[in-house]
Amino acid sequence: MTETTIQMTGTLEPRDSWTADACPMAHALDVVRNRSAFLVLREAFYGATRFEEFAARTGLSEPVTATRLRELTGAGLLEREPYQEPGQRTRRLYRLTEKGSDLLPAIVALMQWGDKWVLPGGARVEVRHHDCGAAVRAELRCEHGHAVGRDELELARR
Amino acid sequence: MTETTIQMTGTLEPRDSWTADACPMAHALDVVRNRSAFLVLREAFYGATRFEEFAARTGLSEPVTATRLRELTGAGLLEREPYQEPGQRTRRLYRLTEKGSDLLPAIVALMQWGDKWVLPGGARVEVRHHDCGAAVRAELRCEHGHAVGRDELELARR
DNA sequence: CCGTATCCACAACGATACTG
DNA sequence: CAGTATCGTTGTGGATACGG
Repeated sequence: MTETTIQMTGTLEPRDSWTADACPMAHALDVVRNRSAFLVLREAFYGATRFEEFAARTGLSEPVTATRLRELTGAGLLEREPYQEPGQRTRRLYRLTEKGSDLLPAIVALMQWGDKWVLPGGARVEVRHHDCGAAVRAELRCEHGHAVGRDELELARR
Repeated sequence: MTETTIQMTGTLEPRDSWTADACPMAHALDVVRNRSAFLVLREAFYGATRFEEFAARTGLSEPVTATRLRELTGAGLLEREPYQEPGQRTRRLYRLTEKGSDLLPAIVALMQWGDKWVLPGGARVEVRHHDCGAAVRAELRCEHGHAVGRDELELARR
């Protein structure tokens, strides 16, 4: 098993390139390909479960909402669960799977980037730790517990 | 200043919805709208600086590469810097700005999600802490230093 | 209430050819 | 080497109307 290690500040030789099918981020973007998929997932994180909730809160049209829900369900990020309240007809609700909720760090990271760099008036959303109320951030940290800055990264492929 | 607090597990009333222009994540996705923009940024993180490097390593066509570089430069995520080696003609290179490199947590989060959920053979990319060699992960952590799990989140808008 | 079917407009992207 | 111009194909998404 060969392994190449590259410092972030360095440059790569062409032979170090990877094609699209070897890049995990490209694969992630193949599943959550478009803006509307992110919006649907955002609302799932916020607790939306029913079709109309997704359509209304994302601002997407119903056809687009239906397509994204179908795709995300097919990709295993959402699951469709039939449930029945006594005396009511059957309903279906969409819930995040573990695969779907595992995207939360990416979504929070995008949110905080938008807060910082795009929205003029500062943060319009806050994510807080339920236990202590402190603000939550997506950050890079190594397994030894060190916070990792941009200049302290090393990239390795194998 | 009104503020609503929602537990992740709960549901939102329709009036709690925000429109697209109030969502920081949607704004982030307006800037990094498409897959190719992420790929270009990925290569910038990996150290690419020249036009041909971006085109070759992302696998994008030259016109698309040129468009993305122009857009990302215009949005302030990359900066174009002319430089001149003695005796050579002027070249231009693209470098990440702070705004651009601030997207690193989101990119690493997408990479590790792809590693875990999409790629069959396990991780094909590793990000490590240069100081200690330990693997780096994008994770949610509150300002008191607690690691924050999926069920310990509270969302607040104001 | 929960979607689907159809249609249309525009954005994204690759291929090819060409310029400073 | 570093792009631009043009073209054709596919993807994305809204509008409208309709069905279970």
